[in-house]
Amino acid sequence: MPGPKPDEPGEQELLPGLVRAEVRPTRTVKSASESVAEVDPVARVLVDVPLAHLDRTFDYAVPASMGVDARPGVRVKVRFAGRDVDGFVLERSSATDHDGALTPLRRLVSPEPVLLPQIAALAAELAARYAGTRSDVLRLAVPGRHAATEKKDSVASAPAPPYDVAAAAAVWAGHGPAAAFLGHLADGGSPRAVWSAAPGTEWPLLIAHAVAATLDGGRGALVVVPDGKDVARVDAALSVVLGSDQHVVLTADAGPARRYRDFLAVARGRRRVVVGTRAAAFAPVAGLGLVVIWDDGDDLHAEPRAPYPHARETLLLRAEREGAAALVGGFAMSVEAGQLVRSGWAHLLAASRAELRSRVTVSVTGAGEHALARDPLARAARVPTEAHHAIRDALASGPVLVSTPRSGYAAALACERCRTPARCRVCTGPLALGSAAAPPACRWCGTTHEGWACPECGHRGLRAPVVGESRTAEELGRAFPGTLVRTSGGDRVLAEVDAEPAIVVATPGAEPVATGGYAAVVLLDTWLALGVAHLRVEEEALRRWANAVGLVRPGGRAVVVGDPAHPAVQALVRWDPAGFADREATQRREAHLPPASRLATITGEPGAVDDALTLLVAPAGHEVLGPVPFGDGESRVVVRVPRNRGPALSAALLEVQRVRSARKLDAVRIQVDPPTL
DNA sequence: TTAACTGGAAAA
DNA sequence: TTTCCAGTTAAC
Repeated sequence: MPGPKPDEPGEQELLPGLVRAEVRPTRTVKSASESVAEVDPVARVLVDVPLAHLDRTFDYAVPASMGVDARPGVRVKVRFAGRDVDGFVLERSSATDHDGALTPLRRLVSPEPVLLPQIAALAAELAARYAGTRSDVLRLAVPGRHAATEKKDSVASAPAPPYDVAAAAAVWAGHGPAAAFLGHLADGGSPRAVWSAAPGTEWPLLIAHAVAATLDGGRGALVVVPDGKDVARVDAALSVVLGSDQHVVLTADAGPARRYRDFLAVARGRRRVVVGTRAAAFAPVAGLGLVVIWDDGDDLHAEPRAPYPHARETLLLRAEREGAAALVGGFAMSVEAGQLVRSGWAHLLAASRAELRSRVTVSVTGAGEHALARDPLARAARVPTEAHHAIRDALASGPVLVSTPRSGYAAALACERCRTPARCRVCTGPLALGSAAAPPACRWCGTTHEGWACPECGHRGLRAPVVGESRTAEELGRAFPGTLVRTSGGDRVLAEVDAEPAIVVATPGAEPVATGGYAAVVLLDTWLALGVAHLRVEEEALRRWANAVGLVRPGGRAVVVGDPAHPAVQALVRWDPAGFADREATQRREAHLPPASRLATITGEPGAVDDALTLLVAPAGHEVLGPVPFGDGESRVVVRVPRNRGPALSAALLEVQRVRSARKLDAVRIQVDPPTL
């Protein structure tokens, strides 16, 4: 029978302290009579329960055995209303406000302080903003514990490599006052910028250099991008600029062990640069000096779990709270980003007209919408002559990207003749048909519109835009025999293609990056993206087109098949994302839509939504739209207030949640600033 | 999950 | 009035 390994007892004798430290946290308090800690015997604990009225700290006695390790930020188990729940110690204190005996902490889950003070404060601010609870936010912010990973020693911190000012200036050349922005970063300052990237920009590299400048100023950086494909690109760029020992990658699909390992490397201050998807916005970077969000208009940045925070809001709040610089970049510009510039909160970093002209030539082809309506056959020519020629010419020197709309758009109604989206006269919501016989009704406020007439052209007919099945790849294969045609979209997404001539057909968001950029980019059927039932139809359409055109090589060309009169198409041709964001902002203001107004939805059982509305003491000047039936048997209302009443609306909604959870009423889902309606 | 509380009914 | 029990509530 084999005895114990020979070196085991020896190790215990050599490192008694280490072994004890690992055993201690798992000890459970057996009796309530165990003596309490001498210093600060009270722990303020935030319990992990989803009830709004319990979103406050509860005081527990700290047993003497946990006196040292039960520091702020550690996970604990506590007895709460008869059962063991998880919680975080937020504070230690010498006294309590609670009259009555304090229950002792039941167990120290781990002595690792995983909830850093700045993140606890951020969670409170986000919970208030989004009418949710801190524990909901913390569930998004702090990854689950992985004990085995915790015991392993994390990576050692490495000194930052020297900052190459000249290289940074070179890659950022052409983007307006970027040199000043970088200089300010390197000096430890906190400049804030909205960055309108010129087509053909290798943006991950530019971000990596901004991060390098921040590190040079002695601070850390946090980069949030929409998806794993973009994470990989930024990861590669950071490795090129900083080496591989400065940053970590935080993504949801990394698995619990790796995720916790990389999170710990950040929480322990061993790594000061983070790149990841939306949850990475909560990474506890030590001495945060810069937050970066790329393509903030992408709906992947909106968290789908309560309280539905948006990565842009999270990062901008952090920039203010932690005194960090902010960089909001993209080929397109969201209305919110435009507001940051307009309000003076951020500067604009953009290429000059001359620089843009040297980057790409965008042309529009295809008959206008009115001509198409007169001659439906014109639509059959999905690839008009000019686009065909552009593809042929570009194939001589490199790959060509052909972007085609995804099928399966939710159809909203539009004017049959001019295709202006049909909107509600009362609240400007989208119109939809409940049944073929009924008149169209507003999806937001439920108003029916008998005898609708188009405000643009006076036509009385409505149509649901039909999405044709995409056989683009086959069509192009026949049109260009002998040319390699590749596709990317749906669940078969190509990350990149090489510089060899090929036609790459992709749906929006699935466009592969081409080595050196595409010789040409062709956008087909752009009118389809404009008929969607969506609060941000035009903004979203332009964002997708700009992202496709952004992949062009410097000096390349782009061809847009669509209506040259459409404002979004014009903004693309002129490459004027800032102007378009401004125009959208004006329209939203006139229509009382976000971000000019603050808007919240309440969704749930019709009865529950009704009495949530009764409980709501909304600020002066609020409007209630609906309720309207929503999804399977549920109903939804939209509450709208002027922008400056936003905090009051959030507070009122939070009070509704507190009262409802305290009275054990059916839960309703409250979403502040939903990205879509 | 459970101790503490509530209110109603039975016992005195 | 007291006691007992079932159901409800708060939660350290």
